[in-house]
Amino acid sequence: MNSEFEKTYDPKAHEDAIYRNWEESGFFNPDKLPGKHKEAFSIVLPPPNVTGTLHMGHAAMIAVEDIIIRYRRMSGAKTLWIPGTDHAAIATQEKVEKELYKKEKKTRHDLGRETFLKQVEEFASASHDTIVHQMKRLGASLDWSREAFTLDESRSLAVKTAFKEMHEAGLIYRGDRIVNWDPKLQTTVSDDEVEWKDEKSVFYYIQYGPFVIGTARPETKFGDKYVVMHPNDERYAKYKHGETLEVEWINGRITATIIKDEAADPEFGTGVMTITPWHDAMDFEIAERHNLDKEQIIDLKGKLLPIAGEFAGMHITKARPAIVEKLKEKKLLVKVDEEYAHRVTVSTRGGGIIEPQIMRQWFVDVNKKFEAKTDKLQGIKKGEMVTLKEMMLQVVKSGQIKIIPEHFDKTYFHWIENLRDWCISRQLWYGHRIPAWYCTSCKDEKINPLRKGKWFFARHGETDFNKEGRQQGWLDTSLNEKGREQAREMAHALKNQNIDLIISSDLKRAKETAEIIHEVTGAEIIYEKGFRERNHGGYEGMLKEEMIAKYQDRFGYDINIENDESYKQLEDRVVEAFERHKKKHAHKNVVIMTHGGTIRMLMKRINNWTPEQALSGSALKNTETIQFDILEECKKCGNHLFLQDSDTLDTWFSSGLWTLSTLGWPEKTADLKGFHPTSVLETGYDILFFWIARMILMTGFLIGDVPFKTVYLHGLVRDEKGRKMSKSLGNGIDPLEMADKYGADATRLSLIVGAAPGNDIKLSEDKIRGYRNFATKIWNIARFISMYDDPTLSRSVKMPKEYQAYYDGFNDIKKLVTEKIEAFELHEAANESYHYIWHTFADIVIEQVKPALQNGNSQEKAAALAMLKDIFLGCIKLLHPFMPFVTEAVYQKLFAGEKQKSFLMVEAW
RNA sequence: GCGCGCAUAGCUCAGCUGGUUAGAGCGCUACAUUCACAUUGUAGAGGUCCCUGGUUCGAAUCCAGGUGCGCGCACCA
Repeated sequence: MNSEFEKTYDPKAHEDAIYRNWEESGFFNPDKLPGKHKEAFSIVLPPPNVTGTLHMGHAAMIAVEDIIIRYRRMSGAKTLWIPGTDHAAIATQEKVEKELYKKEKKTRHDLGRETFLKQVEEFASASHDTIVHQMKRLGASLDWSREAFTLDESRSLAVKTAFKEMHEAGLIYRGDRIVNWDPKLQTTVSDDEVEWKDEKSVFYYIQYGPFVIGTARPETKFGDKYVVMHPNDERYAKYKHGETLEVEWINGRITATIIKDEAADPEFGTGVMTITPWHDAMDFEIAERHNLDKEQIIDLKGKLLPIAGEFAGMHITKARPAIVEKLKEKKLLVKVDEEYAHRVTVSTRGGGIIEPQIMRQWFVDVNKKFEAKTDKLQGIKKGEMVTLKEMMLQVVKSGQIKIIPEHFDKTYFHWIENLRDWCISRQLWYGHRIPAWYCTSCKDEKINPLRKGKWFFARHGETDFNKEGRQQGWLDTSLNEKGREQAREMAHALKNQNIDLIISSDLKRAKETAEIIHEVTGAEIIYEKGFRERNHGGYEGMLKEEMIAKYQDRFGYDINIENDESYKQLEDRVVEAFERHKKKHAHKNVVIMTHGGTIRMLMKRINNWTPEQALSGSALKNTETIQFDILEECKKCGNHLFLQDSDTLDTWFSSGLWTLSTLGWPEKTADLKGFHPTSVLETGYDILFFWIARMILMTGFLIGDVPFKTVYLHGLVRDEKGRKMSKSLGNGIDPLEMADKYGADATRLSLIVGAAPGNDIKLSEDKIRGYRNFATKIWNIARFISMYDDPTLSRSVKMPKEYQAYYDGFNDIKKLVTEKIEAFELHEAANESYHYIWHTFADIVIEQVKPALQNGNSQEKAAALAMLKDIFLGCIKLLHPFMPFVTEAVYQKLFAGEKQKSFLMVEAW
């Protein structure tokens, strides 16, 4: 007996070493894959978010893709599977923000952009390492040499290029549109990131001139000056479209205009409504249709604006009862329905209640025609004008992209048909900055221009001075410990920005800060006396005496003004110094280091900041910098100083480029030529719209091709009761824990068997345990064969006739399994292999030849052994894509000895 | 409201384009076990294939209607 075979298979003892050997072989990389290849086969891994760890859904995804990849590799294709991770802008940022708040009770604004981003990046990097380890642990045969990240340099280039090309074609535009504003996260969220929650609320019927209108939100109604009814509503036939009338309203009389529009449902309430276009999507559409005025009522923090009169400044939640009270007093409140079934829109990200707002955002226009770049899209000719919507429908309708399971194409069509312009800007910090720059003087816009230098405006950190000392110390106090810490933090955030030069004021604390930045970045420092000022916003145009008086008034002690300048002169001198350096150092990356007030003043002068922005202390944190770019000169006004759009792109914008960007686009790489379009895109059906549709959109426009030929959708992994696995329910099963306990093979198989495409998978630990037993069974078959394996026996023997039936039986199964894999019916393929091996090969074939092995003559022994080894090798090949580790382990012990350095992984199917 | 899916053994599901007695895993029952494997083997119980009607020589499978679940999208002033 071969003593190498332990009695049972211990996955832990083998899996890591096997993976390492595979990796070292280089065969995951198609460029190093030996042999001639008749075709290329490629899959790009849907990049997991760097928000923590992988869950069972990821494990299912990896299992399915690895099976397909390993099958193709064994079948002789030049096979590529590209790994990567997704920065997942909003999800990752939110996670770090939550942690930050929990631990330090701080918000991202407390830290400032650079410092906060550094924390996010640290978190993302740690998640990345965990995720990579997990993927390897599950046996994923990914080509790590091509690993990508949605936010790395080459993906950034893809994003910028795509943005520019789409902008030039007019497919990306900037516009004032109604967006879902999350007042809690202080960002817009996409339509796909909001959900409706049922809620019981109060519904108010209010007298509006001769009409009664209904509303659940009286606090939005101040500016309602249009009253809308259905054109065919007989009750209101006497009112004509465009007719005006005076009505008594919340804060006095108002001129109302009659609007006839089919959006008003005669069945609902009184059939009459007033509209609030700034804060309601449907009202906005009505207003657009009839070209009506729109007025903002609620600010971005949820407070009422001056239009609300006496209620201005109140938060909407507090304002509502007060307004209702006033309506009552004015006898305008007709009726109240306390049991109104209402729905509120909440953000799925942070749970804040969405307040629709009209905001200037970037959009992708899905209804604008563009010129098709190639003939590669079936049914669309090169040069033909199509819209993104038409193109997206066409490639699936024509069958050029096949969706499995098929019925999802109906869902896809339905979604596309209802598609609206895609808002791609987000008020987040983590993500791809929008590659649009605005001229600081005339506000003209440049997309993805040539950049000369990056200029950062930074202020020094905190110092110690009390009231008494302040007057004295104002000029030359040192940084305190906290100030030094702030400086270090800022310096660190600037570390990767290739700073060439620090232009510092010669104030002591600015000097100290500059020196700290110098230590970290190595940049040269020059001192500029012109920046040596302490300026506070709100002193505009004042003379020296006035400033002193105002200062005394504000702070209760005298300001120490060292020379005899007015504020205006001070400003001019600072701006002059700035302009002088700008001219001289335009090509350098520069940090301007001075007093916070000076920076605010500069912002006002060179960047048109409003006095409010300039005055606000939150305009610039001690650890934060404001970045400007020196660009080729502005066509309109000749200025060189530009400010980049502070928003970032929706994470799906970069994800939508994934198949292209991982293969090297926009460069013309060999990978792009050899592996695009990718063969299969495999992912969960839950991101059909988020992701798949967007890849089709981007690729169709940018290179006039499809991103992939087949879309395979797997189901979601649920617990044994069919519930979604989640942390809050505590019903999650950790893939890594299962792999440790039962082996990666068993974990993988449990996610495949019984999981038809597109169907949810109900998973229990029992199921995984069941497949662990199967791995043991395979091991023991090998162990059994090895017991009778005898190198002295002749290899060329005549097989008894009855053995032919065994070969035939195996070949039938092999054919069946091959067909099933080709048809993406992996669950069937796995099931068939499983049953054949266990209940035919082990239970029947082995049992029947046992006597020959044990008691036969050498001829009979040799024949039986040869037959068993033949078929068993076939079996582990069939099974390898599904259970790569145990099959490879067995292969190495039983078969590899005959060849040099070979792997089952690359044996011929 | 618009659209999609599911209903088969106690549980979780498979059953492709209609073709003898409807399958698997887990669970259950009984027996076996010095045997490569107790992480095993053998045998067994267990099903009006949700309901009604239709097409057909023949329906779990195709069609229509109904019932009950699940999901996606839109949206209520």
